[in-house]
Amino acid sequence: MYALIDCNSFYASCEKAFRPDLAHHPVVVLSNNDGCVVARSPEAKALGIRMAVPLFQVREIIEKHRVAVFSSNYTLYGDISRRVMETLASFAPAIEVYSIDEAFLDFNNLLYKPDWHILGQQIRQQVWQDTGIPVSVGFAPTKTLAKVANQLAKKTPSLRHICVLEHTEQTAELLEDFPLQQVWGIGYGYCQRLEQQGVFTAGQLCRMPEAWVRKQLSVVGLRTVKELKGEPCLTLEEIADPRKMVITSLSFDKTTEDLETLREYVASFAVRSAEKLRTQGLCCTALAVSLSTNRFQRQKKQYRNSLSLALAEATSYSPEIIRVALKALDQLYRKEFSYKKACVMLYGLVPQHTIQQDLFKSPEENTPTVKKQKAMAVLDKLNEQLGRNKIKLAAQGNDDKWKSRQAKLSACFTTRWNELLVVR
DNA sequence: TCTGGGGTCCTAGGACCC
DNA sequence: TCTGGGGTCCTAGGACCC
Repeated sequence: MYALIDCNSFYASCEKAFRPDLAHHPVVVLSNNDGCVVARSPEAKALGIRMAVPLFQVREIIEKHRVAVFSSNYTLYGDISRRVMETLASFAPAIEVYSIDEAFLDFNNLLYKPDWHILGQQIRQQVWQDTGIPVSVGFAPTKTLAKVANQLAKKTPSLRHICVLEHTEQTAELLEDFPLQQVWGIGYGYCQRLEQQGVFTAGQLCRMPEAWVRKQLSVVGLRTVKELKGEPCLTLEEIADPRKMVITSLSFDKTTEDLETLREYVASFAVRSAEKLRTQGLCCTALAVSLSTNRFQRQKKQYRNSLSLALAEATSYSPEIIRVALKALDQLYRKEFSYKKACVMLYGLVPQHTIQQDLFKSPEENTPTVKKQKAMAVLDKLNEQLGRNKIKLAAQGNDDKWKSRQAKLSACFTTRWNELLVVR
């Protein structure tokens, strides 16, 4: 058996954990830049606030019902997540942390067979006691079915957040009514495609011939279907694969046609990506820059393009990454458009201690890599102590106009001494 | 007025190798 | 008339996830 444990309305629950006054109050959390709703407490869901809806579209509901609104506070959510995972790990021999608010537990090598319902209750209770976060638990013989069980646990009040799918016939029956789009691995695109061919539920999909499934949904989809039928195809991945890319992608406050302004944005995004790289001890060997207009202004001419460039030598040195990113930007730029968004992607990541040096440069031409790394270490340390972007590179420009909007940020209750919760 | 950000995997096609 | 067979690597695009 596998269990999938998923935190209920995770970001909203994190905010509530430190605001007892909001215990039964509707709460929503916004995306970066405060644009869309990305988490809703049960009370907010009940008001009809949909997932991913732009904030301005639900402004009326929010004001009428005095919904509490928060910017996303990833420092807080990351730390609470770590604590939840720590508690979960104590329940099983092996755990896969699947996302910030979800984990699979592997119960396949137990010497005894637990009562799954009781175990589920114990997990819920312990996480609640340790962190104040409510979770739902789904048990099943495959990971995909555990996901199904978890969904049922959340959506069926009588189950009280615990669902066990143990018996094949009972599972098959439940799948008959289970909507395709809620299946893990079947997204919007596949769903449309399958519906056109008369397949609407997970049960119907399971009855299609495997060759047909393979053709429609590729090998990944075939695996999903086999898992739905109870045949395990996915194993627990205890150790996360090394990261393959680092992205900084942000919309601007205002659209701009000005190349100089764009250069400051792109330089800033490059710096941010390089910082992420260094905190993970990595260097990149290639980067890509992309640029786009505002896709919501349909009446205006649209432009989207990206360009990738290889670096001569793996690096995490901000000035070098800026130099190449700006080179890409200059090639992408067309002066007749007004731009809303840019993205800097770093990829071809390698550990910083295995750098292959540039064959065509003499040692004197190159500032030794160690020196660059030391310079960046000093820069990072200063910014950590004094606040992000206190020390900048000139290419980033003078003001922080690129900084994401976070107007309603809560405190970092668990990671900063001066933001500890005060109890009177 | 306003509309998120950060990731992974698979496939097909082209270039190239022996 | 006839034109090999077996590979790898890279890229772009499309799907998915949270």
